[in-house]
Amino acid sequence: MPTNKPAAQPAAKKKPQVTPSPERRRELLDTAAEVFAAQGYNATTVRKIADAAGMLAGSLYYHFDSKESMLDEILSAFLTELWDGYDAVLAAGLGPRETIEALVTESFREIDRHRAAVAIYQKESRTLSAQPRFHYLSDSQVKFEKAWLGTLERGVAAQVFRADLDIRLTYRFVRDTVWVAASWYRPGGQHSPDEIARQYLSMVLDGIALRPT
Amino acid sequence: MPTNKPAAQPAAKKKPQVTPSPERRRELLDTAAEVFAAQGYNATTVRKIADAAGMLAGSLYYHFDSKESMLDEILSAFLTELWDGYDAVLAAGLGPRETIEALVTESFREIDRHRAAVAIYQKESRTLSAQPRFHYLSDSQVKFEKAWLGTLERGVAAQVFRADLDIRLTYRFVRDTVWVAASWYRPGGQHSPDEIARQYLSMVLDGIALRPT
DNA sequence: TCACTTCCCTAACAAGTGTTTGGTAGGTTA
DNA sequence: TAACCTACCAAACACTTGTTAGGGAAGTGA
Repeated sequence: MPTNKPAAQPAAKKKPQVTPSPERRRELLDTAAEVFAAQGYNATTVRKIADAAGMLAGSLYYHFDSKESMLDEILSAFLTELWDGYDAVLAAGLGPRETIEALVTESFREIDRHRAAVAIYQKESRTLSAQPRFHYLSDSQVKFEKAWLGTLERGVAAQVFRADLDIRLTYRFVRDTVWVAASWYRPGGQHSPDEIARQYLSMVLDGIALRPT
Repeated sequence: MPTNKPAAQPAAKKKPQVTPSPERRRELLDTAAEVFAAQGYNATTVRKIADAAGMLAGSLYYHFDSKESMLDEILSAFLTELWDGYDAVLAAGLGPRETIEALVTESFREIDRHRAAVAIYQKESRTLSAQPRFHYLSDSQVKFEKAWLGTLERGVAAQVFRADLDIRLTYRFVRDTVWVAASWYRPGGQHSPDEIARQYLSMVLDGIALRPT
């Protein structure tokens, strides 16, 4: 991080006297997210983002106060929407199997809508969550694990899921199978998010081996 | 890439008149791989690598001629070993199901031995393979897909695997479930690579849902 | 017309980047 | 002893990085 930060004047937090339009911000964040996802956060220079947006590097700072802020907004906006969906599912009082099905389906829908943000999250969250500013990533991950692991345990107790598997391994298995899809998924492909979810669930729940009838 | 490269003198490729020991190179590559895996290639400075190795940045250039060369050696060494294992499996003439089982088991063993290299590969291969120098990553990926997809198709034809699934989706499913494990796997954990492979195979082949007997 | 706001540009900055060059301590060989 | 080699250090280099300061063009409202 170059340039010396201005020592944080006491009662004068840096509040620029300008008011960028939220719509333009969203536009810029979307292109920034694409570049971040494609090249990786660290390999992405603000000049590349500016290029993709058709402007010069310095101009970005009219809308955002740092490159890190852009990343922050991208990730937190995504997580907020994600949890809106998840919380709705978890509050619906479904059985374990139905909850898993709903969570997986919801996840693929989020991948469809926030492909770039998901890809960034996957690549960078582990290193970012060490930073205090991105601690909410850890919080989210804990909540995430609680929701999925809890559902799996409920399922084992209800004899809906197999009891002979390491539950933690199962959790990671299900979680990863879903979210890595963001690395190859392209919206507008031949499968809709719901169709992908259906097939994934079929594989995860019943396996890919042919059952002797 | 800073500094102007010396214009590539015609008959004088840069061949230093020194002979670093291969053992020391391996040591340094191992620590470099750890740092790359932990921080990401781009976020890793040569000074960080040197720190981890207990020396100064410039000293690395006695052993390697660039940061990129280190990455190159790490990845190509890993892929060479990986394909040694895979080729042996593929040449064994096993049935489709047994081939998949052997490939998955072999993969987890590779993850156990080359955890850092696998993590780097996962994070960076997509962007790297665009560079001519790392084209072998694409080649490997093509060969990889051919081996796995071919085995799955054989299995469907032999009525060992389900025919009602999109085979391409299945391929990505199996591939991803295996390799993302590198992101959380730590050697010396409570499960051996073979045990993890066993449970993973059980999930992938038979599913996590409890079957009514 | 003037004042004001929004949005971008120009031009620079200081720190950090990968890399090179020349030197040197310590060991081995003759 | 001298010559040589290995493995590192010290110090710089050219360039890139995120960021800032000042300015200006175009539009809006009075």
